[in-house]
Amino acid sequence: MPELPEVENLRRGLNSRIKGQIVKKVSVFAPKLVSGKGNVRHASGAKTRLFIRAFKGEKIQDIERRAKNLIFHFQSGKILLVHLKMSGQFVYQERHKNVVEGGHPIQLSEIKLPNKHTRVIFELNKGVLYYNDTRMFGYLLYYPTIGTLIRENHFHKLGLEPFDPHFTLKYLAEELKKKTGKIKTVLMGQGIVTGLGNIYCDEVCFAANIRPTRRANSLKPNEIKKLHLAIQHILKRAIEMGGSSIATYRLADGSRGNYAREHRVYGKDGKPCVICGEDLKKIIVNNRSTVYCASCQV
DNA sequence: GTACTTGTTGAACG
DNA sequence: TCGTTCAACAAGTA
Repeated sequence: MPELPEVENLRRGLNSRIKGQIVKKVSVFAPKLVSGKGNVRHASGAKTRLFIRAFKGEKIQDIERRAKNLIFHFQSGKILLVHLKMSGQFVYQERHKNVVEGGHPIQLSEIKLPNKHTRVIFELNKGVLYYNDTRMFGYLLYYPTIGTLIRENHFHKLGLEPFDPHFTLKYLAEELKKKTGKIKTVLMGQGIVTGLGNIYCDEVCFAANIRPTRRANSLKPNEIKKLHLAIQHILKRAIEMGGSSIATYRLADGSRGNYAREHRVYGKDGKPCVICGEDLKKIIVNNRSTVYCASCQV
């Protein structure tokens, strides 16, 4: 699953390879992905045709990231907004050269392009950019201007980026005070700080010795301090690991992400806690599997 | 075949 | 009106 670090590294990889290129042709094989966001989307022929037409001949100026969204800026001011959700993936192939991929990991044997999960193809002047998505939860949306995107999307509901200077201990404490929901649910909501998915929520709660079921407004000052530190430390570390796995990904070596090795609770239910040795417990919070140590996390 | 997994969000709920 | 809870989306894996 693409986590924030993977999206960030994908952004860097794409910027270094496709910035400045011209879109020659767009092909859409899954119309619903370009027809709107949300869980009730219907394929629209008109929207698909508009999407295909919109980017033809456009020059890619820059690719930006906001939370886990990728924002492609074109020289004309047009915008392509992409969210990979759970299984989205970009693979860029330059003729006779390496392949750069990011998002959902792929096996070496799967590098046949296009393949059955290829949903959108952008033919550029130097190579081809494939958007693959097995589960088709992701989306690619066209906006005529950045202003349209900001008005029509819910970016205003997103919290701060974890490394934004405004994401301070004071800010976190004040925001958590307003929330009565479980701390894991609140962190996953993206409304206070972005980038924490199911995996990192568990890891962050473990690092801060806070049980994921604790009510957000019940956290004590020293717990919030540990939480704030854990969020920045763990995401920073994950970005470094993502940087070491995805940005350097080559067809020849096939190296995979390394950050999974550092998981201390996620996916380890029943195994001994690395701190106290007690068996980790698994529960459901926010409709998501949640692993924690009943001894270390209070 | 069945259960489970994922990020986000619209709908339901209180 | 608003905050919180919850199911839906798709398809692969165990």
